[in-house]
Amino acid sequence: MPHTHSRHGSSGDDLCSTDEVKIFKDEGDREDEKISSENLLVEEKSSLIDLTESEEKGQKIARPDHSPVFNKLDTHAPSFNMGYLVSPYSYANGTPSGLPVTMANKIGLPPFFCHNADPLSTPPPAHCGIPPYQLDPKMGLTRPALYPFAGGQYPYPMLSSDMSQVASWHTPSVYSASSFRTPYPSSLPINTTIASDFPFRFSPSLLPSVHATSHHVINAHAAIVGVSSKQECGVQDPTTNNRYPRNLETKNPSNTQSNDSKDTSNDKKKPHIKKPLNAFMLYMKEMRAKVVAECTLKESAAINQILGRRWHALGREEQAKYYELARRERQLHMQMYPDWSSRTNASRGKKRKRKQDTNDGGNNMKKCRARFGLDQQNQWCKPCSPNLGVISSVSNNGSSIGINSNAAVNSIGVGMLAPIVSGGTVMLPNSSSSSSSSSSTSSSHTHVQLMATSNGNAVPSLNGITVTAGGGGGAASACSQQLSPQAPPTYVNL
DNA sequence: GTACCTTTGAAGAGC
DNA sequence: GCTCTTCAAAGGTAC
Repeated sequence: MPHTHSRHGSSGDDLCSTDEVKIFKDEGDREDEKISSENLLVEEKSSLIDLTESEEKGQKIARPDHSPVFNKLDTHAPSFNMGYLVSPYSYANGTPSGLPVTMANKIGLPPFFCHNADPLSTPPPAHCGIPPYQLDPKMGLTRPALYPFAGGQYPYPMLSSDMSQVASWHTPSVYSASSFRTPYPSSLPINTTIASDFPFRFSPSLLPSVHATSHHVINAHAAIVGVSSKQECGVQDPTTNNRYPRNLETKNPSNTQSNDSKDTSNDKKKPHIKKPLNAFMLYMKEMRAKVVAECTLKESAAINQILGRRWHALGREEQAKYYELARRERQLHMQMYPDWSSRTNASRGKKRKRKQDTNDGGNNMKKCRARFGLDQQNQWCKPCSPNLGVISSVSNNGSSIGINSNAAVNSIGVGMLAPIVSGGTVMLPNSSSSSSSSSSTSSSHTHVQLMATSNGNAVPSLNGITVTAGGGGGAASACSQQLSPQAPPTYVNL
C-alpha cells in the first residue's frame, strides 16, 4: 500500500495527484481521519489482505460451515456476520447464497438487498450493493444487467439449469452431511455436489467441458469480453447463441501461445477472460455513479482521483469488505477459469504502452518518490519539486474565482490552472467565507490548495487564504465535504 | 478508431 | 525478495 504514514490535518494529502484548487477548513483532526485508512500502516493494510488470503488458501482444502474469514474479520468488520451479500437466492439446502458484487451483477442477479433507501445521502455500506443500479447515467434509473441471461437461463453463475438438476438430485441432507456452507453458489456445486457425489471427481478445469450445458453460464461470466471492455455489452458470438464462443483461449494454453504469433490486432478482437476486479476496482464500480452525481464530473480520470482519495479515507472495516469481495471475485474467477492467468491477457497484444517520458506527472512522480525514498505525501523529490510562486490575489465574487499571480506563478499557471479549468469546478468556502476570500481568517483555518500539476507546482497564499504547496484532495476532498449536509459547498465554474 | 488519462491492487516477469 | 509492467473499470479527451 502506498501510504505508510499518518496524515496530520489535511495538509498531508497526496501530492502530485491532482490538479485542482481545494479550499477546506482545517478543523483539527477529524474523527473519521483517525480511522482513515490513510493512517493505516502497511502492515495493517496488508493484514486486511492477509486475512482474506489466508482464508482463501484454507478454503482450497475445505470450507467449514462457518467461513473462517468471517470469524477472522469479526474483529474488524462485525457486519460480516450479517452476510453483507444477501442474495434472494438460496441453495438447495436453504442456505443463503452470496456473490461478489460484479459477478452477481453481471450475470444478471438482482441487486442486493440494501438497507439504505437513499443512495445519495450517505455512502452506503458495501453490503448494500451497487448504487449504480439506480444511478447509472447511461442506463437510467434501472440499469439492466450487463450480462442478462437468455430466456430460461439459470441465475446461478456456475450452476446451470442442468446443473441445478444435478443439485436437485441431492437432498438437503446431503449438503448438510458435507458440512459445506459457502456463500459461493459456484463453489458449492463444484466442491460438494460434484466433487463429492459424482462417480468421478472432476478437477475444476474439467467442469466446463464435462458439463456441456453449463457453457452458457461460463459465457455469461462478465470476465469474458470481446473487442473491448467498452463494447462488452451486446457482444455476441455470431456462430452460436451465446455471447462468446466456448473455446476460450485460456482453456487451452497451447492455443494461447500459438496465437501469440498471430497479428496482435486479431488477438485484441478475440474474446478473452478479463482479470477479476480487485478491491479498489470493486469500490470504484460501486461508487463511480455516486461521485459523478455529486461532483458533476464526467471525466473518468478525475472521478478516479476522487475515488482514490475516498478509498484511502475509507475506514478499515469498509475496505475489508471490498478486499473480501475481491477475494471472492478471484476465487470464483479461479473456479470458473482454472487455467487462466493474468499472463494470458498480458500477452494479448500490449493494449497500451504507458508514456515513458519524464514529464509524466503521475507514475513518474511516484517512481521518483520511490526512487528517492521520500514520503509520498509530504515531500517532493527533486525532479518533481514544486516551482513555488506567489499568488498576488485570490478573489471570489460568488460566480467566479480569480487568481492573479506574478510572473513566476504565471509560468506555473500554464500547467497549473489549465487543469483546474478542465476540471470544471472549484470548491470555495461556504457563504460565510466564500463571499470574501479576504474575510477568511486564520481562525477559520481556511486553506486553498492549488494542487500539484504534472510539473508538481503549487503556490503560497494571500488574502487570508492559504495556498499550500502540494497536498492533495482537490475535488476529492471537495466532494467529501459536499457529503456534509451542514456545509453545502459552493461550486464555481471557472 | 484508438491510445491516453487516472486510480489501486493483483500477478507475472525479470533481476 | 524487490522492482517493474500490465491489466482490470470508466468515459471524456486528444490525436
